[in-house]
Amino acid sequence: MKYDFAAIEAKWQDFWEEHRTFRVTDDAPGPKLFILDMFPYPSGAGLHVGHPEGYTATDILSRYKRMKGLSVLHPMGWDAFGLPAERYAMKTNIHPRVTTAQNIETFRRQIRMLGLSYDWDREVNTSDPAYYRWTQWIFLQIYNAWFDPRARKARPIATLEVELAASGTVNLPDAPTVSAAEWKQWSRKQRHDFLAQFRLAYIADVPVNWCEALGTVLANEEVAEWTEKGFTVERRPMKQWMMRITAYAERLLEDAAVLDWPASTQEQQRNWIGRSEGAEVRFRVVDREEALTVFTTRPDTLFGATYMVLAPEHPLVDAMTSPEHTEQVRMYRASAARKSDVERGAEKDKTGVFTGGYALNPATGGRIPIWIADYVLMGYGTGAIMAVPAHDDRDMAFAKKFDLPIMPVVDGGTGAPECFVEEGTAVNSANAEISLNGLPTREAKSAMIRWLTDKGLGRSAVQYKLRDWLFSRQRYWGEPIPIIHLEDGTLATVPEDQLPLRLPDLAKFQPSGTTESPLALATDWVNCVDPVTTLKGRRETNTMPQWAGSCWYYLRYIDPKNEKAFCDPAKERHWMPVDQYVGGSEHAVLHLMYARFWHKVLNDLGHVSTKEPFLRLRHQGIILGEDSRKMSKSRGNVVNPDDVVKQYGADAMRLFEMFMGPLEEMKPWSTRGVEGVYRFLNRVWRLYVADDDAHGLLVADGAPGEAFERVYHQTVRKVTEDIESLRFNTAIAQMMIFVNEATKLDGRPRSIMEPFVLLLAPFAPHLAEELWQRLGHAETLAYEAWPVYDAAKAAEPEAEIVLQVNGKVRSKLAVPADTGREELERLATADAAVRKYTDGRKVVKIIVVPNKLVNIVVAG
RNA sequence: GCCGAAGUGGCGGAACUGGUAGACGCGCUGGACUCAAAAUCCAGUCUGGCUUACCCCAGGUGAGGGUUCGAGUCCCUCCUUCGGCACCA
Repeated sequence: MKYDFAAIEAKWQDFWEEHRTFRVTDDAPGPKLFILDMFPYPSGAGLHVGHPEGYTATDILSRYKRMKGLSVLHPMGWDAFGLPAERYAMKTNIHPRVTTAQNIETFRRQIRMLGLSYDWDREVNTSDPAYYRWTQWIFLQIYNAWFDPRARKARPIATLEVELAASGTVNLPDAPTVSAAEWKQWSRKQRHDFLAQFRLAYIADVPVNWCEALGTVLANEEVAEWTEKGFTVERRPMKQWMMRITAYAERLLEDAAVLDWPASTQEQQRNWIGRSEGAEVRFRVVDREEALTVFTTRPDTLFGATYMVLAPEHPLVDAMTSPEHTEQVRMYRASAARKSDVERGAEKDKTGVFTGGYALNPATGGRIPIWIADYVLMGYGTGAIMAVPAHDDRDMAFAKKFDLPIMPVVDGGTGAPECFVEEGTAVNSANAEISLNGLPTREAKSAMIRWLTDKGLGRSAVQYKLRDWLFSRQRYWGEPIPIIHLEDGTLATVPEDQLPLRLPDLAKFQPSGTTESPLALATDWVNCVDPVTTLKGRRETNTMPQWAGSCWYYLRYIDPKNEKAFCDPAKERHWMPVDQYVGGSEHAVLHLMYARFWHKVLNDLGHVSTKEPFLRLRHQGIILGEDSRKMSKSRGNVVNPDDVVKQYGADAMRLFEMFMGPLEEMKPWSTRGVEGVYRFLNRVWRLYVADDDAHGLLVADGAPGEAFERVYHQTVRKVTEDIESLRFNTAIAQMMIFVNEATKLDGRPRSIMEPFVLLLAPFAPHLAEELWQRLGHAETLAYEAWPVYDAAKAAEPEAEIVLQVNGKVRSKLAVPADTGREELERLATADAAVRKYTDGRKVVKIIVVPNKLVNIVVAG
């Protein structure tokens, strides 16, 4: 009988579904293991060949671990809110819910077709009201929390209210001053407004990246993606929901260190957070009360600060500007405001104007001019810098263009490069009170910070590049933000027992025409009354970004049907953290950063038990087209999984994707390669099943030969070790070696051929189940014990010893394994081929590596 | 420009803590089976040389140095590719 993959695969997919083979209960025996895939956005295009790569990897691991006796949580779901469905709805007026449901149907069918062992009882869908109810609930937890800098963690906002009533802001660092007495006298609105500045979710009037064509704002992180696609993004100030992720900068950085994540991903997260140490320095301004505070990483160069620059948006620009410069400052600010951050960054040529104001360099006492320029960004540090042109490239470029003074204060010891930005020795840096001269940069920094601190002119400081997360989107197809804007200007939350706040149905999905989302057009939905205050109000019309649903989906898998909580605490403690997470490296920053942030807030508030959600992370590499270029419709090199499965079967598809090369590497598709593994599966089939039905099974009872037994034990060892370290390509190579050996044999002993099926099962589960059944087993092999190897039987009895003379191979020798050093040396020196090179020469040294080689070093 | 990862046959890729470079697969060549083809099976396949005894010799893991008895593996310099960041003071 021939290998009929189509019939076999359909049969076992039905079997697994019918028997719910891969369902895992919370009290399942064995240690828990949580193996997670990044869930897909169900696009209209269906699954592409990149998806099965990661999914097969986790599937192999899951199947293997089940056979090792672990209880494996391995779920799948849908990241189902998103812009493509909404854009499609704009064109067709078909509700995104409808297209999303269809797309999910396709994805589910395709994933099922690959024989992936998910527990479908745990499927989640982020656009399902029963799911987004809890996304909204988590939003409210975040909204109703503040970051207590003393505890370095989030606490309920109520704790802040208690503290304010008791002691005002006396004990709160960096907070506007309010006494307990004042607080108690304040109105509801005053208290509301004051608390708003502490909440982890807050509304701010910020310059956003507005995309007219999409009718929405984009997060800074998303701008590049859309501009690459040809959309234009402009800056405009808008009221937006923000999340205070910056409060977690330090913890996101610290806690990452213990994670087993790819180095490049760790690095990207570190860069994104962008921590830098330095100092804040206050500069007095000539003839004015206000002072300017700057952040610098090089306080040691303060003596070299010859001018200052403010960001055009800096609030003190007007105060610094003298009457005769007002017009040029106004014009410069106007032109800067029109430019997007991207445009600003693209222009390398420095622009700026003088304000007419002067500050005093606190170290030299000298008058230095104050400029504004858009190379200084309002969003970083204090939005103002001290410019040290001698030791900063940007300041140097600016100083040269506008003919500003340059004062070297660091000696690099290597002549006099135009602009020396590295560390060196301080020079020209002394006043009546302090001298840095002669100090290396590191010491000069701390000496300067000490002096500034003593004089009350500055302090050491840490800055982060990380910005707060722009959370709202002007879209329909996302989670409604459960907030009501009341007529008195305060915000109310939708009560928890009224969640989910459902999306209203709309007839059309076009942008509202204003900067509001299409939800603004649903007037019945928008206008409401707050049940608590009975004030009239308008619902928030912005929705959440697509990241929201994926920030916590792993938690919902643990308890997907719970209507009382987002996840039962006991179940959470049992299953968390995720032991292995696999997904694309395109999520190295955004998804993984946002999810970690939410997780930490939930952890602080006592809702989850671990500091970090994902312990071990791997990325699957991108699969290129057969021409080694990125797959794209326009190049016509896209491979459709449906076609591959139809022609070669799911097992061949899975096996090929794993055999192509290391999981994390980028690699090209190869139809020939698929045929290769397909041939391998046929060879496996024919090892067990005769072409002609009359002969039945080809396995026989009886003891295996020693050599075959050895290959088998070596195969068990290699496959086991390779699965553990996710090196599937070499595991498959070893199984091919085994099959090549088995093919040569006349009689194939059942005692070996049977457990080999189990080794193959994680990789080619349909074929393995079929063979297992034909071998006489009534049950699925999914929970059969994983084969163990015998190290003694796997060991080679003979070792081939390489005989070298001066490092060159001159002969080889077969000896019993573990032959002693003396014996090896004796055999080597006596070897005829070796003696051709050693006779008549002086032996300097003999290196013996047991079971490996003997190297004879001769003089001359 | 800065940071990170990586460069191995005609191709995808193996090679544990420094110890026979090229496992396994693809492709190719030859053979068996067949009227023939497909499928399958067997053998060969880094390059050059010499013999034609697949015996031996020389070279070979992006380039050039170095450490070592011995380097794909460790160190230095450079080149290339991919990924990320890009006026972050």
